[in-house]
Amino acid sequence: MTVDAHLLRTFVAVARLGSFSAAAAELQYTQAAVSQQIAALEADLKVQLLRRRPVEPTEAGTRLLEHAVPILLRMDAARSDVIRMTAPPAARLIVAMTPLAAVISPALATLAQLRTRMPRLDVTVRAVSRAEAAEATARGDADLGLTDGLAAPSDPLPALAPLSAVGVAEAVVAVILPAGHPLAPRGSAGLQLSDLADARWIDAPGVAPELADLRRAAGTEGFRPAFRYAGTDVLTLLRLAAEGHGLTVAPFGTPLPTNLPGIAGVTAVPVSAPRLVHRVELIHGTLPAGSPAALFAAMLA
Amino acid sequence: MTVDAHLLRTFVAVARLGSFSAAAAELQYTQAAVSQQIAALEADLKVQLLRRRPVEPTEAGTRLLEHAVPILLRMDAARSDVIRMTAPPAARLIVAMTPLAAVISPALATLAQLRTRMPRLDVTVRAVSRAEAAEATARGDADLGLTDGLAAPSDPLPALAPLSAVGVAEAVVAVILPAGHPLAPRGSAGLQLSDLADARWIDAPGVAPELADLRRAAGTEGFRPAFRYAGTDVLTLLRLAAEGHGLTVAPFGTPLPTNLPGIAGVTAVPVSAPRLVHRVELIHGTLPAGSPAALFAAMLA
DNA sequence: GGACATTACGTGTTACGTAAAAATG
DNA sequence: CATTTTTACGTAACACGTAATGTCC
Repeated sequence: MTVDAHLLRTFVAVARLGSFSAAAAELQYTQAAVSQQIAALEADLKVQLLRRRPVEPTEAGTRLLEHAVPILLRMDAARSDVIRMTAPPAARLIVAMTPLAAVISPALATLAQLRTRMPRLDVTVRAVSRAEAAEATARGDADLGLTDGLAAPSDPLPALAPLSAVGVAEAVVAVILPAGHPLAPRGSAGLQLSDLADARWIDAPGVAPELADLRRAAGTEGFRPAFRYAGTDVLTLLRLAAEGHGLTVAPFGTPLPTNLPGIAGVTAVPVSAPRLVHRVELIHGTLPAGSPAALFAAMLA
Repeated sequence: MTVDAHLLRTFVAVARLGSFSAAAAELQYTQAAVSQQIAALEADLKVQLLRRRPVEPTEAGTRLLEHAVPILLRMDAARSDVIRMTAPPAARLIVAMTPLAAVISPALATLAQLRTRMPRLDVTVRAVSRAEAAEATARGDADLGLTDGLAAPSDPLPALAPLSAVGVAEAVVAVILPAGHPLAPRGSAGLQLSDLADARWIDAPGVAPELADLRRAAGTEGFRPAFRYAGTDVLTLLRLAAEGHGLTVAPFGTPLPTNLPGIAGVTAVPVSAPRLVHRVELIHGTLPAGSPAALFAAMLA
């Protein structure tokens, strides 16, 4: 009655990478093995899960993905959770942070306070993409995750199944505009999010909020990417915006290093989007009482 | 990196049954196989999960159980969810109901309405224990589940990972007292839940709300079971209460068949327990639009 | 034709059952 | 001493790799 978790994992990899061979490389299998695994899964469920060439999930496959991802996340969480019980209490803290979360949340300042209270604590901050944060925390590669993203103000925090999420900061959404951009003058005059749907956007899943969230909030098909930045560097993203490659959003209040070459003149203009805020969330599994991670979480909340 | 779901399933069975051999019988394995599976799991996680003789989970095992149960539930849900996508739209409705939910919720009346609107619909109501309801719904053995239980009034509905839960009825908690019970006269005079902590209680996990919930709400160690009823029959439970075997709770408003022999004289006295209500919840997975299940859920909400 | 997925086939691992031993209450 | 779990061992299934075949841009 159980679906083999192993098969689920390769299915997720294939779906994510859009390729059997790429998934095989990532998972250290041969293509043939991956092909057989997918075939086995499809045979087990008696449904086609992937369309080939191009490789993309069918409707049933999409549905399965919605289950598989949280299941695998939770399996990782279960393992690290149980194993951690035997491990000696760590005098170590690893925080996985999304770049914007690091910039705009009080986390780094709080971390400094923590270090004065626990001077010998071994602290590591790992920069991760939004997608990696939950995974790293679930796997136990990080004790805590700190992510940023767009959400409806009234949205409950996302139920990351095994993980808890607590909001630590919220900000108005702002658009980053290059110097002299025609929209810049409207400034605080209440720029509407929907006005920007047809602009050229930068898709930067590693750093910026998801364009899909903008679409959802605006209820349009706009916000189409004209440029894709695959990195995780805030300065690079700002530079791209400054050079006019496209628009991007950031939490209003993000400090802009306008004294840097190529970034000068960039402005962040708050956007009127009643159904949208930028929120920073702290995610974590079970925090051993008295652990540095628990202390840090308490200080941040 | 994944723990074998197969091993998880037998681990859960062993923990639940408190026996390797019993689990083997249930899962159609030999004892030896179960022993090896548990050994494999413990070796994989490098932690002892079960103490033997008597067989009970260690601390790490308990932690693993907290993950394993939802994981397996979700795996079942994933399978039935995906498979259902290929199946033809069912002209069939299976509802898994907890006994008290059937008695006090408007569900059966609503079901009657539904049948007048869809006369040819094949309807089945399955009586289940509280524990079975979610499982049956997740597996797809039932289209909908209807459970009752105690909750804090402000409690969010429990996040059953893959399943949605929506409250359909709430009632004050009442104690069932036999005729002439000394507490009966206090009647509406505001009986306190905490007054009853030291009484003798009937533990009837198949029918009555969990005593553990009472303990949690009262913040005491009381509400200790003096009698255990393993069945799922409301009348039997009432009879036991009437005969003075112990106390039990029920939602205030539960119709009492006081004209039946052995039950006459029983009264339900509302209990003042500010942090506690009896709530009936409808649980379901993805409901295909237009399906009988979706229609029923809409009528009930 | 080239990149990519599928099928065929051989092999090593593993996961089970049978049976015997150990352990515990 | 009886019950229950563990260990030993043989076998059968299976999951993977290699290699050949098929298929789509």
